[in-house]
Amino acid sequence: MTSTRQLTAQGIERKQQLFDAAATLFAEQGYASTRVVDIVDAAGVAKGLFYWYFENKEALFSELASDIRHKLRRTQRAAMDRNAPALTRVAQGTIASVRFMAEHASFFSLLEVEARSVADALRRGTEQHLGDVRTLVLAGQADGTITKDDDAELLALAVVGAVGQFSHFHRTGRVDLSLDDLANYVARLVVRILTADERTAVQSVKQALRPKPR
Amino acid sequence: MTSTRQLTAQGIERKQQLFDAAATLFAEQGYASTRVVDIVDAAGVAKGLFYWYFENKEALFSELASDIRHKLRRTQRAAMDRNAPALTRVAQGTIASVRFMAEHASFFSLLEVEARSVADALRRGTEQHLGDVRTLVLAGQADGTITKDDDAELLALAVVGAVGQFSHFHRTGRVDLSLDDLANYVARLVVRILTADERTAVQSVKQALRPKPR
DNA sequence: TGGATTATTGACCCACGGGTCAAGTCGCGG
DNA sequence: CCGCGACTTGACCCGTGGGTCAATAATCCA
Repeated sequence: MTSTRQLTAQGIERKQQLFDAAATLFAEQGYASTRVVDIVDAAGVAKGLFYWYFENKEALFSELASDIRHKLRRTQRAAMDRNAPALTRVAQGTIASVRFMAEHASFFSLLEVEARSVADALRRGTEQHLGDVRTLVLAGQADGTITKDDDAELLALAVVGAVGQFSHFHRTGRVDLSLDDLANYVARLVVRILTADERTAVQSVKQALRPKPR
Repeated sequence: MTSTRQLTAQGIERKQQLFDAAATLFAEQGYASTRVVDIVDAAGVAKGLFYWYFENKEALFSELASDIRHKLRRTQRAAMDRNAPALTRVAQGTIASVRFMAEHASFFSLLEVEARSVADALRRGTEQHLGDVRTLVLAGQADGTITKDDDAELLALAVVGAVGQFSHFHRTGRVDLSLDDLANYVARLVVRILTADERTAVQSVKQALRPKPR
């Protein structure tokens, strides 16, 4: 598929069908074990058509990954209230991330199972998340709510790592908390890691759980 | 290879050669992209011989994985001093794990890149680690050094997760601390997560870094 | 020393799955 | 109603790589 290709309304719809079919199949059986034939079969079209709409299997996956990435990012932003202190915002972002990953569990499971090039595509997501959190940590360190004992970079890694790990544990059934409990626990954990003193910690979690002011 | 096969001294040596060659190649280029031909070439023997010593490619990998798993376990045990309080022992185990994973980085990178069945083999390692830590956490909660605010299971997950994540970050170059600094940071992080109060925390890390009494 | 067992070889087999392509069909603007 | 570009088909191609096998060599041991 060349970048200059002009899609009609029908074309756009067909492409979306393939996209959706692929998403479902990848989620169900992983990237590697989903064959292009499976995708086109699911969409009820011939194999050749796949290559009309997508460069190849991997390109389709890339699109899928960046799609999810953007959705996650949007969710995170929406969850944070602009005026809250940094520590609270980290907690809010954490909760939103855990929820999102749990809701899209089937997608994120791919990440544990796939080939280098695919894994790379997914890694980019973490990179962005990491950047966001680092910024917040720096802000928190500036206003005194986050400990200055550790490097902001390391703290940010700890936060992103905690979110990732617990989402992973949840997916793989190693923790069977309700989604709410899971999200709250991780938020508390994160706050405990970041916190400068006990009082702000407790307060941040409470605040993150309150509906945000409009 | 049947389980009843009788190996001579020569056979044992040859098998080890293949084993070592495979370990190196897997580490260098990953499991999937290492072909059986590559392994036998590296060992300087014919392809058919591989199947004299191993059931198949995956069986070889299983052996490799369980080998490393046992080494890690031994290292962890050796690092913990039997008489120290639980919190200290967790810290000691953590430091040992981070070091071990960093030293065997090439092996542990496989884990990010591989197929389901392979990933499963690796997962078993975590499972064991998790059990060990859980036991320690329970002990710590009993003697008051570890917080009772959270479930032991969850705390154990957090510890194992932290070790795993930071080893991962280190491997992928997202954190460029020296091995010592990395291990210490993770130990501190873990203690901060587990700790019941500030005083014991500081003390535990200090103690974990002291050479252990014989 | 000879028969049994282990060790070794490399050509061969074949399933698998991604990607190609020549030959259409469809629908719309002129 | 013509023609062009978007759309669709499915048979075919082919590299890849795991696994087999029959033949041969090397060792062991009685």
